[in-house]
Amino acid sequence: MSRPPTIKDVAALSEVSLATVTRVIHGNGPVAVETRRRVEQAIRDTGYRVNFVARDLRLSDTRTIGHILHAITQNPFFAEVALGVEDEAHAHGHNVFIYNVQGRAEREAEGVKTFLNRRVSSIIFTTAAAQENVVQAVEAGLPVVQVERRAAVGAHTVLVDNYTGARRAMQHLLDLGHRMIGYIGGDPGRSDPRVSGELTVEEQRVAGWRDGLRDAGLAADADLLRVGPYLSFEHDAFGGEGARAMHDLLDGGKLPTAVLVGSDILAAGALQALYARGLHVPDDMSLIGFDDTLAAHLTPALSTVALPMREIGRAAVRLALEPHEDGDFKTVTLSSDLYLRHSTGPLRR
Amino acid sequence: MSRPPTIKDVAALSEVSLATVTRVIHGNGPVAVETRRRVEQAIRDTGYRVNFVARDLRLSDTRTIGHILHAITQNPFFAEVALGVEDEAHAHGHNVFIYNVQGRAEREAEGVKTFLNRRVSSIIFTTAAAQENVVQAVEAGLPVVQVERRAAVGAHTVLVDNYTGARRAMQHLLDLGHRMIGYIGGDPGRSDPRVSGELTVEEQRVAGWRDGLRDAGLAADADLLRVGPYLSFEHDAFGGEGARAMHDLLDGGKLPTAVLVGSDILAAGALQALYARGLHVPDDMSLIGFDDTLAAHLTPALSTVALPMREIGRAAVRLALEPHEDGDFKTVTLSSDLYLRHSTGPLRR
DNA sequence: TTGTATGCGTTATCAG
DNA sequence: CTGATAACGCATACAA
Repeated sequence: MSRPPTIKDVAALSEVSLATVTRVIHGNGPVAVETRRRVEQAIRDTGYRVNFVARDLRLSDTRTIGHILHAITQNPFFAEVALGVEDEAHAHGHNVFIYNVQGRAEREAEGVKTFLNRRVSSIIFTTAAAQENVVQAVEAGLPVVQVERRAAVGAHTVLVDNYTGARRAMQHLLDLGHRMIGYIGGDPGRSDPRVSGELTVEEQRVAGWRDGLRDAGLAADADLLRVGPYLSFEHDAFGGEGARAMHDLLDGGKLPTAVLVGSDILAAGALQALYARGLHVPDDMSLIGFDDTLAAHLTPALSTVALPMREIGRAAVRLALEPHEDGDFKTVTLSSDLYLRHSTGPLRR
Repeated sequence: MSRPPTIKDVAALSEVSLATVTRVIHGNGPVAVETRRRVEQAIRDTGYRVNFVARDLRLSDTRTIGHILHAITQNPFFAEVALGVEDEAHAHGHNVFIYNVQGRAEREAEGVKTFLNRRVSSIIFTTAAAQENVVQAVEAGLPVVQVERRAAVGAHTVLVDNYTGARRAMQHLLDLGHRMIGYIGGDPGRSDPRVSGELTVEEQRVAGWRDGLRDAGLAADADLLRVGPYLSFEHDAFGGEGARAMHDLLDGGKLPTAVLVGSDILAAGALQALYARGLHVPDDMSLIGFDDTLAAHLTPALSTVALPMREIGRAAVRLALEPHEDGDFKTVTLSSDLYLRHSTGPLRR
């Protein structure tokens, strides 16, 4: 309970000056072997531990990363990215503060503010909720990394190529003989915080579906498409939404034999709808998800377009820590991967 | 970028002393209304932001919580608890450092060390990996909270009453007419870091199964039980383990009509095994899981004994922050809840 | 009502 | 090889 020992206590016990103590702690300056021994002994005896608060102040460097998470709870995606961030951060001797905003821009603003007050070395937004918060961070002059959405200039960006993944998934379905392929997912039309003309995650996924169909000479019929703002992983997209969309699709004008679903969470709901109707996957319907969060746990195990979640986090940290010229902002684009499991099968006639 | 402005810059710009500036910042001491206006203007003009590193040093209080997580990624349980911790922490003006140990005791030890160096105000172990690490933290003299396992004395503890939840689940199954009820789950026999005679999470769950059966005059037959170290949520308990256990159970001497499964993750695997065999849930087999992590997403939606995950995190923070006498360590025990969904049904004859 | 001085625990610079 | 000493940015006790 009493205050932790300081360098001063160590100095007193080993009868040397403060300067000498820090010399042995950092192993830099020259110290007589006998003196070093005495000091090391004193460090052990006192149970001394460097006070990072003092050190950080002195060095004006906290070796700390502030990680803003959109919603760690709704979608395992965030937890995985957070893990990657942490892992890479620790490898570089940094610690990470986490700030969960649950999709709310005001909380995100608070997070940025306290991170700035805490003098974190850099800030990572794993999917920024509001553009102005990223700008706020950028203006503070520290390295900022934005994941999955380029919300502001003046920051590094980690992107994932969802389009190619979607195309691969479509090709797989087409190869299996499917011609009526539906799509369920987030609304690509809603306004996202973005600064460039790049496609959002949702847009890329739908585009992959559409182009896959068109290149095969098939019509990307609106009857096969079910998108909506509440089908996005950022909202409370519980399975319920996916189930609803699947029911709607099955009751629609064109009956698909396969469906590409914009997230594993929605696919989970879709699977429930199918089960409730007594439809078998993949015999009666093939399904491919996105993300690879829940996929392996679902019944049947879901084929999905996997995102390199850990690597996203790692890349973000590398960008944050990497020395770079002023005004030299990088974009890292990682690829997605089609994982085949048990939810797809050949078209039955 | 240039260094952030300090209190000194504000003082210079508004032509007052440092003391006056802090007075308006803290709104405590007496300040002339006109002076206050000038200082506030200067704060805005400079974009001044309190430097928490300096403040923390001065006050020797970081208002920071170190949260050690067993494995945030394997089981959504940890992410949910982390969310509760964060939420409550922010409500009390604290920020939280996260340290993920992925089940490894050495990493946990590192985490404790760096938290101590960073002078966190308190440490929370959401399921400690090794007893000595908790002891280490306790000896540093700061408030320590351990979740789900009492690994050491001298620390607060947040427990969940899994036993009653398991009993309730059993009662539900019995009420539906089931008599042959199996159990799949983590090994209650392995040595956990614990200091008291309390039952571990796994022990409570199995005990609930056993006692439920016995009180109904039924035999808790070993043929109906499948437990093993790799069936615990702490290991890489992928669905595969749950599937294996279910297959094994179905191929065993006694065929259950219902199974209580020690975690949603294992239940997910069990569901896959059933599906693969063409068995319908709940018509051919009733299933109840534990945790309420994946449950709502599974097919069919899984009935489960839900843990109050967020509340666990909140309670942990409250214990950590609550002023308490020296040597006065509290234990908060939260209850679990049976959530009924679509995986249980009446016994078919 | 305002200003000055001191210390929180380190690290780094400069002498000795 | 070792020891004073200043400074990091802030908060506070004490003066004015």
